[in-house]
Parts: sequence; C-alpha cells; structure tokens
Amino acid sequence: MSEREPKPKRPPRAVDVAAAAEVSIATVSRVFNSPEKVAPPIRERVLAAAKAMGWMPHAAGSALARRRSSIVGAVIPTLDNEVFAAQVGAMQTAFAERGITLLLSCFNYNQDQARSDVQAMLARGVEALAIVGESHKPDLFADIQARHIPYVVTYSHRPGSPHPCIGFDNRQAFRKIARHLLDDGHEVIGVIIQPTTGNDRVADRLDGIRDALAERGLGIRPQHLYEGEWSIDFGRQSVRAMLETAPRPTALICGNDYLAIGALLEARAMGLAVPRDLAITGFDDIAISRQMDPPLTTMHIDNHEIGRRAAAYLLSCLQGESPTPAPPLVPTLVLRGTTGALAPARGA
Amino acid sequence: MSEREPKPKRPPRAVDVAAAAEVSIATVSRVFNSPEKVAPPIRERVLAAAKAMGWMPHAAGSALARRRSSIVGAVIPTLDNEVFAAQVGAMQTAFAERGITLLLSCFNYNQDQARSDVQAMLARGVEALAIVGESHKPDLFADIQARHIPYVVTYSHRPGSPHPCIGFDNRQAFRKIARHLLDDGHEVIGVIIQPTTGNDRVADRLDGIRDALAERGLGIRPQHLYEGEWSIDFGRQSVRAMLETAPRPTALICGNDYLAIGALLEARAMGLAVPRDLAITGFDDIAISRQMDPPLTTMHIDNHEIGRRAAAYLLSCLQGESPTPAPPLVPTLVLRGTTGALAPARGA
DNA sequence: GTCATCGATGTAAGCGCTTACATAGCTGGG
DNA sequence: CCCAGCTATGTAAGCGCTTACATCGATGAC
Repeated sequence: MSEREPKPKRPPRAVDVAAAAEVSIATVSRVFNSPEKVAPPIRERVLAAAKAMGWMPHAAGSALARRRSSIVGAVIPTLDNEVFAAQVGAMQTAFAERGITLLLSCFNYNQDQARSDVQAMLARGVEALAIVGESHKPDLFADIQARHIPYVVTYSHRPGSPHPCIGFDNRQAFRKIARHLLDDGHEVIGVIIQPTTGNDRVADRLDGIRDALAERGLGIRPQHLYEGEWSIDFGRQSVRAMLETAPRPTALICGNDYLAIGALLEARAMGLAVPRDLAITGFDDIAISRQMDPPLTTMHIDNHEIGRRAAAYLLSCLQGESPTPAPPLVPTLVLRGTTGALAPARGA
Repeated sequence: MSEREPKPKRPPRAVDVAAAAEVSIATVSRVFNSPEKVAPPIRERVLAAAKAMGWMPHAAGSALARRRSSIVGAVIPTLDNEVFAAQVGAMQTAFAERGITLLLSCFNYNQDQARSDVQAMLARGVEALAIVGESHKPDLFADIQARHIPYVVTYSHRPGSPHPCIGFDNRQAFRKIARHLLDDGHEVIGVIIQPTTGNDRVADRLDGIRDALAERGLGIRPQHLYEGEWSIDFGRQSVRAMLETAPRPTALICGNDYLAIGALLEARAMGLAVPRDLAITGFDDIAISRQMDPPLTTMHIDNHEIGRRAAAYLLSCLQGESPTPAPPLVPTLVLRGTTGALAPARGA
C-alpha cells in the first residue's frame, strides 16, 4: 500500500535508480557510458532498476557534464522542395544511427532568418552544422568559426570557396547543359530561373549558361530571361510570354525541374511539339520528371547522397579527424525526350 | 598587447560577461530573461559586453536550471513524401517564431524505429511531441504519457481515438470518394493502395472504400486490390496488371496521388481514355496533380494547415492551457478531369 | 603471511545557467 | 530626522549528469 507513489509526476533521476539498485550514482552513470567498467551482476541490477522506472540519462545534464550535446543542425531553405527534403532525410537517418539528433531550420531563402537560426543552433550547442549554399551573411560563418565547430556547405561547390563543400559546381553544370543545346544546333536560347539575388547556386547557374553562350559569341536576350519563384506555374507563365517574342527561342534552359515541367506542360498546351518546336531542359531530376510526356531531359542530382556525404564528413570531423572534403559531385546529364538535334532551318 | 588572448578556444560563459560588465552573474541572466528587472544603464552595459564577446546563454545550462528545454519533436514516416515535408516545414516555422527548436525524426514506416526515436527525444527533454498516425507500439504512447508531456497525433482523426488528433477521418474521406464513384455509375472499382500493415491511416482508407461499396452490396474483388509501396511506378505496374482481369474495373481509387499519377500515366500509355475508359482518383492533391492531363481528381489536404494546427495545439498546451483538440479537418473532393459520369453501358 | 597491485565502487567537484532569498541603498511619510 | 517599504543587485543553492580521484578489498608474488 504505502509503496504506491501518489505523484508519479516528476521523472526519475539517476539518484533514484542508484537507490533502487543499491549502488552509487556514479555506477549508474558508468553502466550507461562505459559498461565494461562495472561488474556484470551489478550492471544487470542497474539496468533492471532503470528499466523498471523508465529512466534514461537526461540529455541536458549529460550535455553539460560531458561538454558535448550530440546534436547537429541542418539549415536549409525549405522542405517544400523535395531536393532539400531528401538531403535532410538522409542526414537525419545517418546521424540517428550514431545517436546524434538533428535540429532543423528552414530559412525560407531569407538571410536574416538563416543568421538567427544559426545563432539559435549555436546556443543550443550543436556540434556541427550543414548549411545549404554559401551566400549568407558573413556574420553567419564568422559565428560558426568563432565556435570552432565543423560545418559544411551543401549544394554548392565553387572552385576556390573558403568553405568545405559537399555539392557540385552549379556553373559547370549549367555550362554543360547550355553547351549540349548549342551542340544540338540551338542559337536562340531562353532561360527560366529562380531568383538569383542572395542565392549563389542559382546565380552560378545563370553564369554557367552565359559562359557557354559567350564561347560561341552568343548571349541571352533580355526578353528571353525570366527570373522568378520556382514553381510549375511560373514556368508556365514564362514560357507563354517568351513565345510571343521574336525571334522565338528554340530551346529553353530551366533552373530546376519544376520550372521545366511547367514550361513543358504549357508548351504542349499551346500546341507546340517538344522538342521539335522547343527543346526544354530541367535540373535536379525529381521523381516526376521522367514520367512526363515526353520525359524531361535534365541533370540528375543524388540528393540523398549529398545528405549522406555531408553527414559522413561532419561525423568524421566530430571524431577528431580532419577529412579533406570530397571532390565535387558531378551531376550527370540525363538525355530524355525534351531535347534533340535541331532540324536544319533551311537547306537539305 | 597583453590584452590579446592567445586561446579564444573556449566559448565565453555568463561569468565572463558578468566580469566584463562589472556586474554579478545573476544580473547577466536577468538581462536576458527578465530585462525589466534591471536598470537600463546596466542593462545596456551587459548587452554590450555580451555582444562584444559573442555570448548567448547556453541552452543546456538553462534547460537544466529552468527545467524547460524549449524543444519539441516531430515524428514522421519520411520526408520523401511532400505531404509530411510540408507539415514539418509549417511546424518548424511556427515553433521558431516562439523560440522553440524542432527535433526531427523519420521512422521510415518502422515501428521499432519510431519507438526508439521517441525515447531519444524524451531523453532530450522535448516538451511536446507531434506524431504522424496512431498505429504505434503501445509503449510509445505509454512512455510519452508517463512523462506527462503534451502530444498530438497528426494525419489521423478516428472517432473515439484516445489521443488528441489533428487530422481528418481517413475512413470517411475514402467513403466519400467511393460514394462519388458509385454515384457516377461505377460498379467495378479497383484499388491501388499503400501497405496497410502498421499504418492506421491507410487501413482506414481501405475500410472506407469497403464501407461505401458494401452500402450498395458491392465489394472489392481480390484481383482488383493492389497493395504496395507508394510510388508512381507501383501505380503504373498495378494498373497494367489490373486491366488484364475480367471484368475490368471502370474506376480506380488510389491511396494517394503518387499512385494515381502512375495509374493515369500508364493507362494513357496503354491507349485508354481517362476518364471514359477508366476513372481515377487520388488523395492529397500534391502540386503536380492538377497539372496532369487530364488533371487529377483527388482530395485536397492542407498539409501546412495540419502542421500549423498541430503546432498551435502544442504551443497552447505548453502555456498550461488544456485546449480541446479541434474538430477533424474535412478534406474536400476536388473534381477534375479524371472522373466523370460513366457512359451508360447499354440502352439509350 | 605480507604487501604491492589492480579492479570495482564511491565521493565530490564541477558543467553553465536560473532564481529564491538576502542585502543594501533609496524614497518619502510621520 | 528616522525608519518602513521599495527597488536594484548580489549570493548561493541547485538543475541531472559525468568523471577524476580516493578508497577499499581481493589477488598473487615473494
């Protein structure tokens, strides 16, 4: 009767377990942190007591004592883009296996938000940080470096970047896309792309396109460049507007697959044949892209792989190693049905 | 010269700030937690000192002292489904506004994983928990309840559930879909659905379909029921196999939009007219669905709203209120191009 | 049989912070 | 002019845990 505790409110603490198992609190701690140091019979007793009262070491206490939080942070623009969702999912899984918890922040493409989220994470004692892109307020990186915390920039891999990166060279990748289209014979090329301001990755993509065109003495005509939110609808609107210009572009490079899908759907709705009347390329190779009609030519990025690599890199840093960040990933151009050699305009 | 610290390694602590501002450590703490209690000039001095050394209260320390962690956990199956990604994104945003950090776990439809993730979160001292679905090991909920922390089940709202829920009644929703198809004149209805084992939401969906069919004395023929991973490809395969059976279904209910999109694409690839030869319905109304040709009839779920409501509910609990969980959301049937009245089989 | 040694356990000092309580100036009423 | 009653600040006791160090037996070499 008197054994019944009428107020089970307060969660058990290590001392309670210690009392129940008739050992000292230090032994309880050891059972959970270096079990080999405690004699098996006692170990069992402690384990049994802990299980009986549902006790686990409280993370805040051990974080303090151990000076390690076992949490890492992921800072991404938004989960609404499956690209970042996949990266975060892969990281979460990789870290969970090591008993590390993932803290998430979505900054919605807002640099101030990113900055303050990172500060909050630092205050929480994250031991490492993965951040999408490198166009952030300088303070953001300064804060991280001041803490001597390992971090990695993802989705970007600019030559000469001061940061460790896991990603690919956006500029190169788009140069490759543009060259492919040029090789197919296109000379008037339109571009639909996400906002470039404050987004290094997208700015690089546009630069890559310009590079390739410049190599052939070409450029992007202002009326053939649409910059706006990444969405299927923006892709649709842009292509509709662009096709009213003269000369009409014969090919369209889109900053990501959502835009490309919008462009493709609208072009077909307008009665154009793709790729004959208009070639279209995307970027990311999201799940739906290869299901389109015709299937979308795009560049394949392995987002889970980026997440896994970022996690592996940070994990390695946390073990005290100094891994050399891997070479850039090289996205592969997946030629599907929305591109093809341009029919010769005139002559046989 | 001697002012230079040669080892800036260790992050500053409150005592350092206190020393710099020539106040006691208590005052420093007060400046950050109840600023109105400290005289403005001193407050400024402390703030300046803190900023100068880049100090912020360390979360583990304050969590311990305050007995509040200011973190909450979200437990979802996977981020690869945009439905859950959207929910998490909305929650993260809502919590961040209140200075609360979100811990994420993806259990990949594995109940053991979910259980241990929840335990890890409890050990981390989460103050609240949002969990997708209610078909979890009973221990999972027992652990949470033993800690007396608020929690909410999302994406599910079964009548009579013992848990607070933010979601919709999956059974009702699919009953509605099936009834609609029946009203359109369909009698042979196929089903492609995600695995039902260990997934209450999906099991409810199937039950809802059965309910509606039973009302008209009908049922699902075994050869018209395909259960498997939710993916466009599974939708494709299933529809192909199903259309070889006799009698052929004239309508197809899919457990979510991915499956429906696969079914739609494959049906059209097989030369069927949709909806004339085969009506198709999805569920979730993901972004791409209304872009399909014909646009997909589906049920619209506001995933961000679920996330916001879940966050609001938990936030309210954390303020000590006892909010009555809101009534279920009612997903709306969005009739688009993949359904329509069945042409009369015979007679005028 | 004695003592050095070693392995198993306990003791206690923090980890960085918050906050109840103590204290010390002030203000102003009597 | 004194003191009750404030308010602004400081003191110190934890929060729950880990771990260096102390302690205590037991083991085995001599």
